[in-house]
Amino acid sequence: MSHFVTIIEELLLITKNPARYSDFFLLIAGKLFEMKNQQPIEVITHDGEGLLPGLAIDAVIFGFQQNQLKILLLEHSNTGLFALPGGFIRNQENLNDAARRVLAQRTGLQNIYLEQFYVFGDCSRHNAETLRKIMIGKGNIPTENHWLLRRFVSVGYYALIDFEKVVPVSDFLFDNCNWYDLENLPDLILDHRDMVDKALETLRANLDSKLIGFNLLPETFTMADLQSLYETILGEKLRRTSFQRKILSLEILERLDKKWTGEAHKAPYLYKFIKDQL
Amino acid sequence: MSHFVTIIEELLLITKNPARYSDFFLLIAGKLFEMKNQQPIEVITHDGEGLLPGLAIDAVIFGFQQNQLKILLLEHSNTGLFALPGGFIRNQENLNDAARRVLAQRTGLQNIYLEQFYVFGDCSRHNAETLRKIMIGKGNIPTENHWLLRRFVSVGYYALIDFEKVVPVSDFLFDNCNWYDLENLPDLILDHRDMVDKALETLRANLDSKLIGFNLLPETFTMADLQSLYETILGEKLRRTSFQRKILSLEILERLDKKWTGEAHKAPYLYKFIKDQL
DNA sequence: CTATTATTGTCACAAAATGAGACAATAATA
DNA sequence: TATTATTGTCTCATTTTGTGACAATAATAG
Repeated sequence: MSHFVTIIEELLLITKNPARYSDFFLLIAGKLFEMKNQQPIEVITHDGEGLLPGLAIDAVIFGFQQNQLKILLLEHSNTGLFALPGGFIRNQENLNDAARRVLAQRTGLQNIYLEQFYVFGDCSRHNAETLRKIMIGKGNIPTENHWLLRRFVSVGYYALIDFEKVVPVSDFLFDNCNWYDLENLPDLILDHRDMVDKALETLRANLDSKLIGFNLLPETFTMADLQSLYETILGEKLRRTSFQRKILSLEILERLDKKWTGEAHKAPYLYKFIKDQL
Repeated sequence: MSHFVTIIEELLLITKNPARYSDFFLLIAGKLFEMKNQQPIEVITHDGEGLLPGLAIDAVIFGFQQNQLKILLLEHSNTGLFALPGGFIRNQENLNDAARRVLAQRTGLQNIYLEQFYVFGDCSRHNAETLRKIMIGKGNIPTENHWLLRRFVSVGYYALIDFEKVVPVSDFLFDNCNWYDLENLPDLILDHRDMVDKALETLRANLDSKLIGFNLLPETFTMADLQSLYETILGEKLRRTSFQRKILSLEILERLDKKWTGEAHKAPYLYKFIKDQL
């Protein structure tokens, strides 16, 4: 029901302001998409109304599969341009909540490990032409002075996610959202490549002190899985026995049953992260 | 000369817009203050023109003296309200440059260790009443919808400074800028106390990994000075011999002549930080 | 059923880092 | 010259980490 109430409210507004016709169209399409997918989406209106001006959020969302770090990228429709998933902050919304909302929109997940890592605020990151291409790709011809073409300061967040649980959510304007190998990323718009690099740097620096690696693994995992994850993030080989001894000495893992893989060797124990111990 | 050019430009603008009379007065007063103190100051005009909207910078500026950490606080005139020194970002200015500018305005120093530590973006930090008091204290009666009374997201920076070199700069509206013991801070406005706590937490976490402590000491210092600094920041006693061995093994200090204090004991060596080694 | 293969859990010892104290070497003062 | 406080360095014990060895599997091949 609430969908229709919003639409009717919007309709009343539009009768007073013909410039918002295209917004209305987007709104209808978006609501239909929501109803079909039971997934809230965000419609960006032509004037940025209801959002904090000049401030954005970009998220580096890490996943781990087959000994490779991956991140979620958005391919903007009809442009071939790749970008980090991002969004804007609502007038009455906490900054960190906005980041969680963006994350939930793309991954469908909540209660995810998410942290600020840097604010990107150089003038040089401003590039109206790129934004114009993206908007045109979605069927909008932006006005000369459109709010999306102006300078933005962007707060960078990184998230750590269990790859298995995520089905990347593409949105109703047919932007594609998918995993890409960190080692083999396409060119990214603006300064998004710097964002990825800085996020990885922060992840590395925090890996030991904050014990956050577990967020990238499934509920249960073997010691070899965990070591492989650490090696991939840190970019160096670790010694098996030292690693095992160090991790176990932290007393943050609960040992479960053995894992029977069917392979021709001793079966490893499965472990589970004990959150209470933090 | 350029002062007068700016004033004349301003005068021309004002003839078209009487609402800016008070700005003009501020501008004149500010320019006179600048000429007297040879210190650039920032005049905040009534409409926030030329600044990024909704975004601010706040700086936790650390100093160290007599085995105490101190920070610079601003006492807003005629209010008794204490706040972190802060400022806004100009339309054509990099975020980090704006932070350096704020720092230079308060300390007169450049090339200072300065780093982002967190973005404060909760709605709850918005408190129009506090800002109104501050503005009234400066002789401005803000309009209901004044830009300074709206919600701000603030980027927190912390700076490490050689206490000896700083003469805090109070500004021409008679805000007082002074050092305060971290252990004995007055109540701060908004969420500025959270900012201080988070800055200290970040400083502690980065102390060993980034070797930044030296920025709080004079050019030359004894090993006891350095140990005392570390103990104060970390809030715990360290062992003299272990500390000395650890620091020297980093090979980032150059040993100079001894320091003759006139006290009745062996004179300690002076050391100097070798920046190249980083 | 036994030998083989790959991997795991654990132990043992070496090497390095750190904790803790001892002690001689000052630089003033009494 | 003896005394006092502090410093630079050394030694030894303790803890942590590096390194390899080895028995214990869990399949597979014969």
